[in-house]
Amino acid sequence: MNSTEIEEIIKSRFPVLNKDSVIAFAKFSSFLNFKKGKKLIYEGKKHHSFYLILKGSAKAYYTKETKEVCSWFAFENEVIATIKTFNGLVSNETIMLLEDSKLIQFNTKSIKELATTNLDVSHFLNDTLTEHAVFLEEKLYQLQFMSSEERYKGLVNDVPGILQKVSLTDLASFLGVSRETLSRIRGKR
Amino acid sequence: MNSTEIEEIIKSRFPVLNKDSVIAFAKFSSFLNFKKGKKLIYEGKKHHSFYLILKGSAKAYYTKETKEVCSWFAFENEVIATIKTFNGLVSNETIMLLEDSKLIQFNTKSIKELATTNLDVSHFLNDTLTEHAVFLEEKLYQLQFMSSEERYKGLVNDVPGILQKVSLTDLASFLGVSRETLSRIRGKR
DNA sequence: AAAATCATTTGACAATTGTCACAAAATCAC
DNA sequence: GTGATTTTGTGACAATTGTCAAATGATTTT
Repeated sequence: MNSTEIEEIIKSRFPVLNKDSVIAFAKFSSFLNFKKGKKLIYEGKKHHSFYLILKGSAKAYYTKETKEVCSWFAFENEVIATIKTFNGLVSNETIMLLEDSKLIQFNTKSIKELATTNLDVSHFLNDTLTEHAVFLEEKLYQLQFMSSEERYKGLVNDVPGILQKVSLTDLASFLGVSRETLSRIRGKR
Repeated sequence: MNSTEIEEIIKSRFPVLNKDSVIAFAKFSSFLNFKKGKKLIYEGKKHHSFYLILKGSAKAYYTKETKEVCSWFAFENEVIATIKTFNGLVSNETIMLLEDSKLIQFNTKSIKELATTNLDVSHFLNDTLTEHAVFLEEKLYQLQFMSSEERYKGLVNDVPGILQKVSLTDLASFLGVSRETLSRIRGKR
């Protein structure tokens, strides 16, 4: 994939960026092809990249002792990043590909530097952060007000195909219930 | 309070803003004094302001049927806003003052317009959004990994004085447990 | 294809928490 | 201060969910 193609993708996915910003953005980007199971970000480490999924999917999870809890999933056309690593801090989650995937990798530091002088890029960060905050608020709302059964049904409805890509174990932890409880929710119909 | 004083407060609270931005910012700001119980933002309505608390405190809550769940509390020197109203949408939470408070009110639309041309202001929004996202992620993490007792103790430790300002009913819903369960957690010592 | 590994389901039981009803304590209004 | 209202605490019980163990089903490896 050459840099013109990357520019095209950036342009269509991030319409807030104007022509010059797209070109600047693309300078710090590269195309990557990874196998299922590849970890893009490790809990406990600092990282200098974020990603856009062109094809494939990923999960983010926290661990505590032996317990593993998924915090989100990402699919085609979605941005993969963590707030912590984006701000130069140690990540508290791991990000792993759920299948062989094609990605565009961006250099965090360079894009952030770009944002200090480039309004478009700063607006891009704003939009992305807003999206993320809305996602988190919605998730909290659902945890407070919806039963685990409603959350399950809502998710399957909102993200068609999720059952094909994500294991029920991961799905259960994402929904905030044990594997067994999810199994029982699915059982009654 | 005159506009120079407001400028001083904005300058010290939002160091990311340079001198000119502070002055521009202050143009869309005003000082307010409200009584306890005043609602700054109503669930189901659009609003055109966000606030900085100079003195006092506030809570944000969702309602569903008769159930009321606090999503956050804000104290001195903190910003009060909701993502939804900030983006011109109907709010899904209500914000109410917990005591007589002194606030600075900002006009959302004007500040957003300022951000389209002013890099500093755009960075200010970035910082504020990042802070908010970190807060939400931390809250989700605690809900997944910590017992309600640990969450209670952690909160009391992190926010000294919260027990004096917030009712136990609100605190319980914020922690994600029933009033009675919180009462029992507090009981055992 | 058999063996091995991994994911999911199911059962039995325990632990946690919610709900309802009411009592006690604190706060507010007059 | 007194009564009324609101907030908090407690008990009894039910409902939900987690945990552990084992069985079944699916997938991968050899």
